[in-house]
Amino acid sequence: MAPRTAQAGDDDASGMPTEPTQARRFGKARTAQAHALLEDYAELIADLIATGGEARPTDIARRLGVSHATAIKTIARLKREGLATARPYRGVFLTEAGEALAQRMKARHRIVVDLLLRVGVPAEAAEQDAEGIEHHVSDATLAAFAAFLAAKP
Amino acid sequence: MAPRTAQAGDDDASGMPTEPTQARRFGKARTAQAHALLEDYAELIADLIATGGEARPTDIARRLGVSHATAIKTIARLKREGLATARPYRGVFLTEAGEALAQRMKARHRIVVDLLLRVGVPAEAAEQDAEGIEHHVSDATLAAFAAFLAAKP
DNA sequence: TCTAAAGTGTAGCCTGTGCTACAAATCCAT
DNA sequence: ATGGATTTGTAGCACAGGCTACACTTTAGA
Repeated sequence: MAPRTAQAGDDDASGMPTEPTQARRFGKARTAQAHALLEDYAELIADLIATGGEARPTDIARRLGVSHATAIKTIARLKREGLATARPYRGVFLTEAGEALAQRMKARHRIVVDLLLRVGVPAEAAEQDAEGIEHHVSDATLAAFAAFLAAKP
Repeated sequence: MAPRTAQAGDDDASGMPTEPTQARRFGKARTAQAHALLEDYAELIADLIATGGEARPTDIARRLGVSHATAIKTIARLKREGLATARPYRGVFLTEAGEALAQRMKARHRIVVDLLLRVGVPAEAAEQDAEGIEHHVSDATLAAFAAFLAAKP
């Protein structure tokens, strides 16, 4: 095994992460958070289209518990980011990128909920907490969750 | 002109939460997120004071990876919320409420990291993801995590 | 000591995400 | 077919949380 110098993830003797490491972690958490809302919208729009044939701003707003104005403003951001399209008064649609994001989030959500249930979290808390947790689960962590679930069925 | 198909609110049997339930979940996730930054600051300030005797805005900023101006602005918010006090050019201190919050977050962080490690998440990913996840772990979920860790040592 | 570097604080700007209020478009029932 | 209800869209506000730029205080070294 090659000797290793300090690198990402190293904590010092007191258990505290090194300064640049911690800064990077917080930065990534901020980035994850910045995308959380778009992920929620994409997933919800996909669900609405799948179950009802269309996704209307008012439906989206009701589901998310925000005003329709807020929903419309965020839909505009989805469009700017290339995740959705919308024709005035005719509903919202996902682009390929938006659809892919929605499917990723849907799978992620299910795995997170299943993992929480598996370790003994009550169902209601699992659903609630997964809503916030899923946006912070990296691919590595998701893979570990999936492996854990597969290993102990 | 597409005929109107299903109306809003027609939640089906396909496993989707009812509309008010989902709205409440999203709302709680938003609330949790709104407190996340204050929690991070409180925990970090407690760590800095514990290990270095004082918490300076510039140190806080470096640790979090933001500009010192941003840190100072957030410290002002901590003061408004009754979590911290500060004397100009003399560092930041936690109130009792702030100290209690910091200790809660510290314990929460450790349990989340341990849980992630226990289910097989790589150490680096566990530390990174815990930074975002910990703010969305409810008391019920935290208790379940602790029980899981205690049950299978 | 006294000046330069470092740290601290303030001001002003941007974006994101929420809101209410109002205007325009669409839908539906009479 | 048309008018009222609903939906959609727009405008404007607030606040959080980023930033840079600049001014002031403290600290430390020559």
